[in-house]
Amino acid sequence: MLIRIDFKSGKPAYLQLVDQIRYAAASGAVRPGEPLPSIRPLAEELRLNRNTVAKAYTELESQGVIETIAGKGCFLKENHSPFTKQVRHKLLAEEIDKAVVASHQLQVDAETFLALVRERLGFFEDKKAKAKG
Amino acid sequence: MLIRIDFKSGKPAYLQLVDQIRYAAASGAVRPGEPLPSIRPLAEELRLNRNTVAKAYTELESQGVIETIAGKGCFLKENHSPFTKQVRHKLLAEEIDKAVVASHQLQVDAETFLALVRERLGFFEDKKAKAKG
DNA sequence: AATACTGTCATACTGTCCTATGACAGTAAG
DNA sequence: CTTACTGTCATAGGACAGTATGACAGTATT
Repeated sequence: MLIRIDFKSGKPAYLQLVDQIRYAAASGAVRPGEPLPSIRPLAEELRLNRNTVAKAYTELESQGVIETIAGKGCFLKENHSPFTKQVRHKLLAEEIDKAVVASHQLQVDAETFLALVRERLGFFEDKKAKAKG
Repeated sequence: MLIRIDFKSGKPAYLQLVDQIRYAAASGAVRPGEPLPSIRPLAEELRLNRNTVAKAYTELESQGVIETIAGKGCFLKENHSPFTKQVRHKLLAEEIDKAVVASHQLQVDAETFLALVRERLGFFEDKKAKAKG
């Protein structure tokens, strides 16, 4: 799992970490049950404070992405969203709407948009398959 | 154009405004060249400070969504993104990736995801068509 | 038990965000 | 020119976000 923090991006370091770990989980770079880098070494590697990394992990735990066991470490959780299918679809639709609104402003027509979505889906599927093999 | 500010959402009022106006633009509720509600009346209606609304408008102008003429008002801009097609696609891909990552955590498979995307695209197209007619 | 790891919490400092007030400037109509 | 509307800017205060330090607690190995 390769992580890069961009200090001049303006985006908080701990949120960059959260995003990148979610991304890693979605692309199979980390698999359920596997341990994540422990807080102190990761903080040192990224030149972050321990508590900045800890904050990212806390956030990930509250999102249900990881499980943390004091004294042992943090582990990627099995993917079990606590929501009903209906709620999950609603949450996802909101995320999709953001992209649709963006496509309007970026003058990308519906067909091209759909093609792009397929491409990105394929990209992630590919990564997952490679991580597995 | 119906706007609702949720004061307990935690999300800053001015950003809620930005999102909703972008949404309105994408769904055809406001059309290029049309004036937006002027700052003071809108602020009063939404129980916001004038400058909170002004900040939203400033943000929208910097995003290229609206054009503001001091003394006259704010108007929805014709949609001309300043970026090359390649850059626009890259920006959009980033937005799409967020949704793809979300779909992974929400346990929505690729096929269902695509169906949802089509549905949301259709929803916006529909609104645009109705606003036109 | 001692050591060396793990994560956790309380606290504090710093900077930025968000919002609000008041004064200002451009435009249009009477 | 006056009035009444537009948006703009400077400023300020309160809250919160982001990060940092030090002390603490659980787990595993020796």
